[in-house]
Amino acid sequence: MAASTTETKEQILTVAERLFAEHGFTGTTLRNVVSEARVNLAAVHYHFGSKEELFRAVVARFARPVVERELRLLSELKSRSELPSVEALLTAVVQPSLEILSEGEEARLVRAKFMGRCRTEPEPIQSIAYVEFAVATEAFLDMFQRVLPEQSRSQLGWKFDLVISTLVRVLMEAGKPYALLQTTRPEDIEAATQKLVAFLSPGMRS
Amino acid sequence: MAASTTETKEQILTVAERLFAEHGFTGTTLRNVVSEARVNLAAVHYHFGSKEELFRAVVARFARPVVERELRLLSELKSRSELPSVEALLTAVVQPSLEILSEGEEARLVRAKFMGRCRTEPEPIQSIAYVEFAVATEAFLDMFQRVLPEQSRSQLGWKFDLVISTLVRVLMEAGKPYALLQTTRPEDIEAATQKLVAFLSPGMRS
DNA sequence: AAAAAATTCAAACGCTCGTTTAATATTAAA
DNA sequence: TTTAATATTAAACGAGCGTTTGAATTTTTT
Repeated sequence: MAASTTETKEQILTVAERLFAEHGFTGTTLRNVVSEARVNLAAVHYHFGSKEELFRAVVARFARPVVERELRLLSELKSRSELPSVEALLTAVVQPSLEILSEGEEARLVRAKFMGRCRTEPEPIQSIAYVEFAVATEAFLDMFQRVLPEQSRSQLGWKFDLVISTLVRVLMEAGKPYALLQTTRPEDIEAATQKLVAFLSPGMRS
Repeated sequence: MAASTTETKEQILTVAERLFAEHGFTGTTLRNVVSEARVNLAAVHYHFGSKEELFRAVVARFARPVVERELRLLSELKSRSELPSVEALLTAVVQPSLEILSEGEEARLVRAKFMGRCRTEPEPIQSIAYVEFAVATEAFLDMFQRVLPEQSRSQLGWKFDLVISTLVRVLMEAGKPYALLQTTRPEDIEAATQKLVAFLSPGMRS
């Protein structure tokens, strides 16, 4: 192979993640991507096949570790003898996404924004990310049903959807003035997680 | 004039509102708009000047009545002797937006979705709607500061931002299965308003 | 009814898009 | 070291984009 194929692919993925996050799917052009990534235009189709497949690859790269961590936290809660509190369950929902802000070195805010952007893209792009998170979403909803058995499934459905939408908003606004999350320091992320859980918990119970 | 200029302009605005709502700004083409509106391509530039100005016009048409109603409800609350409850204040925030779903005849869900889409567009498009709502946003924040004086301005800032993001999500999901708002019947809108306020109120106080 | 203004229209402009091609260069296997 | 597989490259493809033009048409004013 020429010049470690991984390098070119990762370069494209990283630049694409940033541009998709800032300008959305239709607002991002492959020529912008390859220009900033310093690779040839045809490299995108060689490595990924199409613009949409590139988007899929970006989603998969960041979503899988998050979903994995979500499911791990959830199974920890399940393994205990007593049912978790609403607070503990909500923490398992929001913590993995917020903690990606403390990983890696530079593209942390960009990654958060991309995750938020996925949820606000017009169809059929939005579905690409939805599918990646679907398993975790269902698992969390099942657990909420057990923790709050007096509420109907449809009620928990829209409430959980609103929880995710606030999480997404926090991710998209991260770093801006007046945002809940100002820096990517671990202690600030921990504090923001607690504040967000405190903001949402009574609503889930209501 | 030929064929009542108002008719052509309104036709363009209505179709553009739907396509912008469904496909976003960059995902909507003027050729799609004029094709569905059954008007000539050049009519858009004759009446509006550019694609971005068309978007501005769509925003202005739906936002102004909403902002007007928001400010009216707010000044009603101000005119009373005692300070309003968090619930009353939140109702003034969400009710005007939700009630546009009961006006007009057909494009109600579309209008709700467009309002949601405005908030999720990449810059610089998002700012267009932000500016329209800025006055109301500031006025509400000032009132929250009076109602909840023990909370800092920055705290109220991100909380109010999350309130709006849930409202926007409710609008975008309206009509879908499991959504908070299933129909556009006035009694359902009233019920959804109360549920949303109940969901958000304790979080605002927390 | 004539003149002026406002609106519609078909056609084209220059440009950028995602994608494809086929030749070239690099690396790995034999 | 030859052969085969992998990767990069420059160039082009057709299609679609927002925008502009100038003539034709309709409406309003005189």
